[in-house]
Amino acid sequence: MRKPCCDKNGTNKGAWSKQEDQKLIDYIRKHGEGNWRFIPKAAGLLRCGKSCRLRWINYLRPDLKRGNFGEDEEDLIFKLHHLLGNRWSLIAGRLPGRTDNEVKNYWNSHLKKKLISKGIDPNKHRVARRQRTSIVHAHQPSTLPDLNLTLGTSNGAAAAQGSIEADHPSPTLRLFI
DNA sequence: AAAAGGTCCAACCGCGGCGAG
DNA sequence: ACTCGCCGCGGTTGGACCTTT
Repeated sequence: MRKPCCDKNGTNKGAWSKQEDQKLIDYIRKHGEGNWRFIPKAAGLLRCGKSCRLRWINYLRPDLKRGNFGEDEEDLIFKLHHLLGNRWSLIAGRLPGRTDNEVKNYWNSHLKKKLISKGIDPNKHRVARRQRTSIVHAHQPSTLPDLNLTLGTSNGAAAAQGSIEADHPSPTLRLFI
């Protein structure tokens, strides 16, 4: 049995209050992100580090774009999911201001149903989880690689080809499906 | 008007990878 | 080479809100 990520005694759970949000925002504005395990204590929050990280990334970050997804975003999610499967963080990385959680929720509540209504199995291009890291680590947030997509969907068939190339010093990544 | 069912989204959970020691 | 702790990820859940009957 794995140890819990933090001491669950004396930590709050559930919805965040405005005061908690403000404490976290103030702390990160002053000191920046990083060391999530230490942040709750330093910011005076009775939360576990993971909870703080999630709250910041999914809700409090100033560059977040709230509201409905546009048609272009929806289209891009379709294409990227076809290429990458359930790699929500990678998909979200191509959508400025969107989080992996937001993309995942939108997929599960809207896009999945659209695919099913068109007779397309939304899971058939799923990529095994164990293949994840080789791709994630070639993808540095500040140096997003160019992504080229060619996608044939005229009859709903799974004809897709894509490539991701990173022309920075880290190893070049190419992904063909 | 109210109960039942459905939808959506914020938040939690547990796992796997990675780096430090 | 191995262990341990942290971080980030995808899957899942709980409950608030909305729609239908």
